[in-house]
Amino acid sequence: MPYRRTENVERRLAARHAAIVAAAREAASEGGMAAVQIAPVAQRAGIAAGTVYRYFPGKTDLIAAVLAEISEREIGALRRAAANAPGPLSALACVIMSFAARVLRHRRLAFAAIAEPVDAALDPIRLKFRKLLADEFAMRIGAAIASGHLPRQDAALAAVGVLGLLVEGTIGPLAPQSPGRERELVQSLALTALRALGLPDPRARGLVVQTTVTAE
Amino acid sequence: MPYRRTENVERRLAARHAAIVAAAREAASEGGMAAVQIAPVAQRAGIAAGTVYRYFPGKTDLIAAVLAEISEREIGALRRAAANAPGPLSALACVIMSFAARVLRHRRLAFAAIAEPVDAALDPIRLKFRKLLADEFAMRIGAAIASGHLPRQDAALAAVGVLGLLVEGTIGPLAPQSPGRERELVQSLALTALRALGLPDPRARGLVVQTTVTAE
DNA sequence: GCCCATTGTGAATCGTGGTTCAGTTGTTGT
DNA sequence: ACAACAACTGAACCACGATTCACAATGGGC
Repeated sequence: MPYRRTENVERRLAARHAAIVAAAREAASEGGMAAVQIAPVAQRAGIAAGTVYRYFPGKTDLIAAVLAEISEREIGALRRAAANAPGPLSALACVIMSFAARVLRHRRLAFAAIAEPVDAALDPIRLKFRKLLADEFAMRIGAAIASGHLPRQDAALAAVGVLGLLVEGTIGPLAPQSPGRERELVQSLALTALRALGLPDPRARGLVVQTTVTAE
Repeated sequence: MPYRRTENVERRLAARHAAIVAAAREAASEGGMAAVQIAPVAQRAGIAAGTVYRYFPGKTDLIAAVLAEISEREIGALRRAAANAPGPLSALACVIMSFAARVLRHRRLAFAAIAEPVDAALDPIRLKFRKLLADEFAMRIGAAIASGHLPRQDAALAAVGVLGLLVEGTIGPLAPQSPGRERELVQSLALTALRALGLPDPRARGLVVQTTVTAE
């Protein structure tokens, strides 16, 4: 029995795995999904190109790992943001505003993860991420409807629409590029999103102002 | 002077040019932008691959031509839809609803033209199209604000958000796929969009119902 | 130190699809 | 009919980037 995976080796392997994923994520943050190429990622991770294939069957799986990581972190963040809200409507506002704020803080990466075009083989993976996000929104919207804070409507469809509104308004190609004005942008978009869900203008405005601090 | 471009030739050249663009558009309608490849497009147009380059310097220019054609047709349709509306708010509703309805009628092509990932070289071209659409929305929103039908707000940003809402709700990956339910979907999305702009729920509902026929 | 399984290497391979170009075909004017 | 030129052809070329693989290096057990 001349070889055994020592704990030491195990650790090194895990570290490399993580390093590769991190390198890929960084590449995506800097140059979008198109910049996630095997050779550059490998170099950034300090290994040879071939080595990547010791850790991932193919590029698709690598990107899937990156998306899974992002997905977990972001969904978690949204849940935590909603957790300390006093009620369903407030929780919804928190989710909307922290989503917008977080996307704005990592524009390129968010664009890569959510919207940027990729190989068709990756569509199912990205779909999963989008679905998780939409479901999170839909759940909060459903709760607000159930508690009578919003008019009856198809929560799933509304969630998809709000997602589109926020994404387009933050990282879409026509989104305003105004460094320093992020807070206003988030407030504007949140106001619009809440109104879209049927909240009357004055109530929505109040909720946005009141939520601003919590969501940051 | 042994050769001159006869009217006959001129016509044939123009016809071929159009045939190539049409072939490219059809390819996009069927298989998305990825299906717009020189060889297949040429075959569909009944010519050799090399001939395409007698008409377009490169693939980018071909796609630009396709987008320009779509752009002109769609913007024109939106303007006509708004033209016979009785007032600014009604015109806005018309634009919103016919945009949604038209996108739904040509999902794949619309997706290819608006949202599908493409080579970075095409980004400016697509951006132009999106900007035209957003400007059309922004103009109508601005008019409705000016006439006091909508609360004061950044019309350009609102337009971008509404565009995102409608696109995501119609051809986004999570959009409901329900053949035969298009009318309900358009109404739902229009209601949501109008509310997003600050129109109170009851008024928005009335406007949507009243606009449904006009927009079709 | 020595053997062996595992891991790492990176140049070569492969597939894809846009682009080129030498040769062929078609059209015009005399 | 023929010269002169434009348009068409499609096989060959090329760039790009993922993937492979024969070989080298490393770590573990004895």
